[in-house]
Amino acid sequence: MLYKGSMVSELRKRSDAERRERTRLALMEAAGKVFVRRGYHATQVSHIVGEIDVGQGTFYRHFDDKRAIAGALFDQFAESLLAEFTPMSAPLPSGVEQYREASLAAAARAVQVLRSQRQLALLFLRQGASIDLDLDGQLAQILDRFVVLAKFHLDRAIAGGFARECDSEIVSQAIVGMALRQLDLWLGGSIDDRRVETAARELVEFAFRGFGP
Amino acid sequence: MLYKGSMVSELRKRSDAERRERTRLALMEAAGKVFVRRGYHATQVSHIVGEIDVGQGTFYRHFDDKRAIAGALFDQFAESLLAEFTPMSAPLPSGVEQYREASLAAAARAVQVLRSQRQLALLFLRQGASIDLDLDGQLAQILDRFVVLAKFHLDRAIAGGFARECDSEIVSQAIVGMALRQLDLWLGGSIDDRRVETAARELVEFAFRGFGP
Amino acid sequence: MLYKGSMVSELRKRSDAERRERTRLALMEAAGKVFVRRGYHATQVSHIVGEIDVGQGTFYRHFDDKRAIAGALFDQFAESLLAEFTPMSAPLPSGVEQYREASLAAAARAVQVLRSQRQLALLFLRQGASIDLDLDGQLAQILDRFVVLAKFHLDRAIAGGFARECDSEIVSQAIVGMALRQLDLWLGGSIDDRRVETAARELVEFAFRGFGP
Amino acid sequence: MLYKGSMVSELRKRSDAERRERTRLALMEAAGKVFVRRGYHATQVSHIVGEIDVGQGTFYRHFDDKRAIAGALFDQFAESLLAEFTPMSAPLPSGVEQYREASLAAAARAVQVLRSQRQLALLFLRQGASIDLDLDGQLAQILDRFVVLAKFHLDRAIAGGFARECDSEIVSQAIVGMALRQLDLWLGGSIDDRRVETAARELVEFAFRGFGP
DNA sequence: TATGAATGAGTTTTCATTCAT
DNA sequence: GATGAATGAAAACTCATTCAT
Repeated sequence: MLYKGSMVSELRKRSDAERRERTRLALMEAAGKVFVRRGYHATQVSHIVGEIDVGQGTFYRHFDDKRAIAGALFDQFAESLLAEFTPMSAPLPSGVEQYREASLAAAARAVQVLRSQRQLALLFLRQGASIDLDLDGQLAQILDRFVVLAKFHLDRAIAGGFARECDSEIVSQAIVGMALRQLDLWLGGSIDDRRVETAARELVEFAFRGFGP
Repeated sequence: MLYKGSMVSELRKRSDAERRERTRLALMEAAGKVFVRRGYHATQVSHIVGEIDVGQGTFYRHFDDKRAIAGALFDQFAESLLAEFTPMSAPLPSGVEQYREASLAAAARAVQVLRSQRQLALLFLRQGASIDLDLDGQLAQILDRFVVLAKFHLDRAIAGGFARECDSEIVSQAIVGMALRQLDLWLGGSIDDRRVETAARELVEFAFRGFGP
Repeated sequence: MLYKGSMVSELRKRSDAERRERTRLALMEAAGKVFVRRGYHATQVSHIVGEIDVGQGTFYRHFDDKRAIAGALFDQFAESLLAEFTPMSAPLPSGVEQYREASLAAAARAVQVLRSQRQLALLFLRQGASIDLDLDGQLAQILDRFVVLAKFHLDRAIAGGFARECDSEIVSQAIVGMALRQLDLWLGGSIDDRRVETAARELVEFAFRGFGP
Repeated sequence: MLYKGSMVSELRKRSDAERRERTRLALMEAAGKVFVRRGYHATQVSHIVGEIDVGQGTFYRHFDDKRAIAGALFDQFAESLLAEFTPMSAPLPSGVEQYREASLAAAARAVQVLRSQRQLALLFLRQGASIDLDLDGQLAQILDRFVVLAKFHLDRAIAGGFARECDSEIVSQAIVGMALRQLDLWLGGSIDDRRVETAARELVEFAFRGFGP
């Protein structure tokens, strides 16, 4: 076995692997686009491969079926989302103002993350529940994480005396609900992208004070 | 020139029409059940007709396809929902307390309506968007009606001085959002049916005061 | 048993039978229309009964199926056609001129008969062969009758010396062929109804002289 | 932005295209056979694919439905027919004898073409009109071409003085009619294949001289 | 007897998946 | 490994025919 030959084959192997990975990513991107455009259920494997002019067979070399590529997309989305929110903000706020600022900061961060994942976010927000019981459950879990996070902070605030006594579970769910609704409008295009930050501030304000006088 | 055979008794005509209507309603009821049980997309026409033991052909005499029966169900649902909320509460509240009470009353009413439509409500809340772009749009319109309703009242309250100045559009959307989230939990079974009223009260409280101290 | 009652029931019976016959005829007429309009194969029983606003079931009280009503129509058509042509013109022509006149007379008679059966004639001329092997055969038989008739006269003429020697079988077929083609154009609407007689004369002339000088 | 995976060899592409074309042709051939054997209307897609043992799906990858494959067959037939008759015989005949010979030559050519297309010819001659209003129209157009062709030559002959004055439109139609009738008998099996040429001669003779003495 | 709602066997049609090239 | 033609199981859909009213 010649040295040179071996090197070439080494190179070849790498480039093959890279090409393969590139195809996989291209398929996922295409799937995301098509899912958003036509809806998950109306999308056929042929639509996905047609989007990037790749053979039907190629799809099946990379994914088991349509459900699998949706799952892969979801995993990617969930990972990037949780990566951002798992490292809980180290110093807990101690005072209404600090809490308010922390909330705003969290919202800003969320907006940023979602902005870069628009397509996937929209896909799963709107259609996630209808894809699969399994995926529905995973989605619910993610939302639950946010509820838990909100509740954790809210309970702190109540304990610290800078939030009023309330059913923190329900209120946390409410907060997540209003955020989701806003998200839906934003990603769905009903809200101008530049007004998102303002809206976030308004929501935080509303959460802290309600609309009462 | 049309030939007209011997007249048929009015009686016969009526009984035929009634039978037809009964079958149609039975199909819709069956479809609702099956959609809820298996999900819209996993449901086949054969499942629906199997549910009430009518022929496959019967289905197609009444509806063009699966989409059509879902549309009919939605229309029925939307109608009963709007019927309840269109006759706007005659005397507008004039004061924070009255407003709060009116809100609670509205929530109670909504709960009542939805309780009797549990299945359909859940179906459309969870899967509506995934059925069809068209149905998705209709769904969005309904939600929008509630946003408009909320905003109408909120603007009144602000003008009357018993609600603080705020972006009433965003806040109204937020209110609808928190209601939807609660609904989802409730209809999905995460919340005990008997606690719904309490939750409603908590939400109203939250909307008026926020969680601030 | 009262005399009067019996008489009434007698009358009743007759009117029932008449009504029944009327319905049957109306169905046949309707079928003829729809067959011509949509083609035999594209016609559904529901189209036929829809044409005269009669119940589906009624159709089956009168005819076994779609094929049966087509058969009845054909029988009616064939009968009226043959009735006209079976009583062979008593005195055989004896001379070219007489023969020519007899041909013209026969053509005129055919035109008259067909004019009153336009619809059916068109139907069977165009679609007869495609309905059924059986009906195709019946149709072929009718045409054959005309060929035989033509050949009979032609052979006579040849024997009598006022037609040239020729393959009378082939020539007779040719005569029937040209007549059919003309018929198709006429009934199909390509030829003005008022020019049919002229065309008939032209054809007879052509048959006798050819187009040679 | 389209992603394009690794290029496929030209070779592969060609072999795929060839395979596809082969399948398409096989389907058309099978359809022709089955249509002739069972009749167009009695033929099901399953019969066609069964004839050559390909999957039902394969059919639908190549044709929209049964009507489409019949249309393709017709186009193919019409093309091969017109290809033979469009290049109008260069030197126009100038004299009765030449005209007669040209006619015989044309008939011989037609017989030759049709002999090699027997099945399709019979199919469309007998059932074409019943397939579809559209196909019926196309069929009529083809016949019209022949009428036009005949009329062109006849008009020439009249102008040249070697055909008598007559309504050339009607006579041309008649010529086509007699040819069609002969065709029907021939292809349908009523006439021995070997006698076709004789019959053609007889028809030409008849057209030139009629049966008059 | 007439009716038209219901029926379901029989076709068409789709599309995820396989597999020869 | 990539490809896209072929596949066929499974679903949708049709419509002649039955049958309760």
